[in-house]
Amino acid sequence: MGRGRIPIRRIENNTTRQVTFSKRRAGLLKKTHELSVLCDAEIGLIIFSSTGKMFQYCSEPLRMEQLIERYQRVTGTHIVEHDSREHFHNEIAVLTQEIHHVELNMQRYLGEDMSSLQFDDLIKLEQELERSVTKHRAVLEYQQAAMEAKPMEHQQQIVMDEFPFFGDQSSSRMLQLGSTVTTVPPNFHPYHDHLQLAQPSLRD
Amino acid sequence: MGRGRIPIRRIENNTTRQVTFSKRRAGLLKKTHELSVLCDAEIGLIIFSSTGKMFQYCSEPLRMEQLIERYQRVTGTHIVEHDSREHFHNEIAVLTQEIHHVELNMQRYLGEDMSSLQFDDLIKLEQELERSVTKHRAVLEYQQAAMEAKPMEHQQQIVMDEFPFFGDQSSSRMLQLGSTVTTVPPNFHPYHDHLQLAQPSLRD
DNA sequence: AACTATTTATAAGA
DNA sequence: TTCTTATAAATAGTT
Repeated sequence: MGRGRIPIRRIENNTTRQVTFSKRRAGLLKKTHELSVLCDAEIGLIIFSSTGKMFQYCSEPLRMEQLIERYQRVTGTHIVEHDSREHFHNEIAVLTQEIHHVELNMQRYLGEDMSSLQFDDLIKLEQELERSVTKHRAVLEYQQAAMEAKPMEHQQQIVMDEFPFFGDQSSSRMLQLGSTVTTVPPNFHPYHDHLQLAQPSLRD
Repeated sequence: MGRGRIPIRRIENNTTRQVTFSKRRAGLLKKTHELSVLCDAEIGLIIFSSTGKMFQYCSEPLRMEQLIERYQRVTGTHIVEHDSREHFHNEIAVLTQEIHHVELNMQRYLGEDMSSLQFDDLIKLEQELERSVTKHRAVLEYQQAAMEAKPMEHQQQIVMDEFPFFGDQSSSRMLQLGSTVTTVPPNFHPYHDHLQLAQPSLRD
């Protein structure tokens, strides 16, 4: 969409990434609103930019908190207090396994047909592996921060440019988690991790 | 986008609405994923169709629960237990005021220049007013249900068609809230209600 | 912030 | 539902 397609991977150029973020964020919020209105759906959207700014949309008539409540009821999850030890330990277990998975893939990657790889490819591979590790470290740090943090102070600004439903809330003291996260090659990504498996159903 | 533009208001034809929902939902999920990857953003998206089906997307490396936690920390809100009396009473107050607002608008609507309205317009107006009331009643019922409900049983099905990140969770026993909700004329909508004002900041 | 050349998304129809 | 296609929108690269 635009003068030439771009691959769906992290935009490396900082300026370009920011500009794209602004444009696409606006587009996404608009489309979210349109879907909710056209099709009578309840939709909640939460966006954290890599700099920690937050944007959100929530369809009428519910408010975000209510939508989240509903989400929790459906999935059976409870967003427990920030300092839930159990949650934290669970996460460590999951991540440890993921890291192990990445390491296995790394070996496989490095082991087979190294001769056919160009030097540039090797550099890229190296960077990707590093990012993968950084990613997991980031999650752990995030978890830790979440455990320790008290609700942070945050500012608020209202942005009502093109579209009447845009809420913009920024927090200058957010963890800058996102900036260390990026994509890795397909075989490094355990895609199934994206499926948010629900808890076993409960009888009422 | 397509053969002719359509106004952004609830699609009345049931079949058309469903088809549009499927198509636009797919598009929205795709765009959400693209934004998160391209711009290194953390994004959570929760969709409830009017029939109660749930769809969600959450960007890596966090999971939806973590994103919600972060959201709560930034906004200072706590999604308290389902049975929070305080939350419930607050909501009633807000809604009571909204209903009052709607009634005022109704009077204004009916009072001015009735003669110029076509019969069809009157019918439509009537329906819109009815929906507005239904909407608010729905929220109250939803709140009440939320207070009383235990986590419901729910099924799960995995949908991985065009796009690898689609999670589809359905609950056949969801409240069918959405089907009673729809758009009302611009002057009936207190747009500012969409701005999710954050709590006053807390010092740490 | 604007401006377009292009790519995408999608409404309608099959 | 799925596919097709004419059109409307979104947006990447530029200014």
